Amino acid sequence: MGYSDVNEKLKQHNYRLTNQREAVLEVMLGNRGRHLSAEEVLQEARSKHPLIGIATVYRTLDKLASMDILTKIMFGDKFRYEICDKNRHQHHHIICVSCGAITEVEEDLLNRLEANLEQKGFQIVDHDLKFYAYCPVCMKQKA
Amino acid sequence: MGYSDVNEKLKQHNYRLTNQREAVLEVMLGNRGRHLSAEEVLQEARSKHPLIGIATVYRTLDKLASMDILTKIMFGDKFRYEICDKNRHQHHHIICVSCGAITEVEEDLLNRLEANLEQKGFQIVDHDLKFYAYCPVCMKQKA
DNA sequence: CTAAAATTGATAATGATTATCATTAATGGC
DNA sequence: GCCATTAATGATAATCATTATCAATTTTAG
Repeated sequence: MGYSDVNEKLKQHNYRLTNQREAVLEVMLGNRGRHLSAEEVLQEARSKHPLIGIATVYRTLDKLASMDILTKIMFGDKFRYEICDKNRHQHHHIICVSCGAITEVEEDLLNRLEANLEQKGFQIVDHDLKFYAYCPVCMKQKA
Repeated sequence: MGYSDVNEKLKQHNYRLTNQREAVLEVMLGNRGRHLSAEEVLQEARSKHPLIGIATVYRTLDKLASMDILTKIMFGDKFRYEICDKNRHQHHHIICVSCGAITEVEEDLLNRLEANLEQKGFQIVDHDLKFYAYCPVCMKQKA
C-alpha cells in the first residue's frame, strides 16, 4: 500500500484529510511493518501535531482500518494497527512469549482449510492466526 | 478430559477443592464444548453456591487453566474458558460475524507450518487460529 | 487446640476503549 | 468573502473486563 493508493482510498471515501489525520497517517506510513498501539501512535503523532488528543487517534485509526488502509489486530490485551498490504500474502504473527517481539509469517497454508470450510456452508470473511513461541534470540539466551 | 483425569490433576497440584472451586468445576464440566465467560460461570455457579464472588471465579478459572484443565481464549473483547481436551485434536474456532455462534474446526494443518518455523529457530509454545465467517444458518437467512 | 497458611468476597484500582458534548474548523450555496 | 450546516476535535467522563488489596474466614499441620 503506497502513498498514492492511500490517497485514492481517501478520495473514494471522500475523507477529509485534517492535520491530525495526516499526522496519524504519516506515523503509520513511517512505521511500515510495525504494529503500533494507539498510545504509541499518539506519542509519535504529537511530534507533528502537538495538540492531538487520544480520542482523535482512536477515531482516526478505526476509520482508516474500516477503509482497509490499516489492519487492526488484538495482541494480548490491546489493539495494534499496521499498514495493510494487500499485495503481500495474508500474513500471520509469531509473538515471543519471552521478549514480546512480533515476527511475521509469510506462508499461508490456510487457503486449503478455508476452501474446506466453505464446502461445509461457511462463508469465510477473515482469519487470524497467532503463534506463541520463543524467538531465535531468546532461544540462544536460554541455551 | 473426564472427571477422574481432573481429579488426578487436582491432586498432582495438591489443590484444595473448596465448595466454590467445586461449583466452578461442575459448571465447566457440565458445559463441555461451550465457551463460557467468567460472568456466565458466575451466574451458573451461584445456583450451587449462592454466595460465590466474581473474584473467586476469576481466580479459580485461571488456576484451572494454569494446570491445563481449562483452556483460556480471548474472543473479541473478553476471555472465555472451556474444558481442555488433550485427547481431541488441537482445535480452532469459527466465529460467526452475524450471530456470534462459535463452531469448532477439528482439522489441524498447522503442524507442518510449525515444523517449518522450528527449523528457523523458533520454539513454538502455542497457537491460536480463528476464522471469522457467516455460519451456515446465517448464510441461509441471507439468501 | 493453636499458629501459620490459604482462601474468600467486597471493593477499589487499573487500563484500554468508547461515549459525550461543547468548541472549533471546514464546506457549499450564495 | 459570508453565513448556515455539517463534520471533526479534545477534554473528560463512562464503561467494562480484569486484577489487586485486604480484612475476615477457613483449613491445615503440628
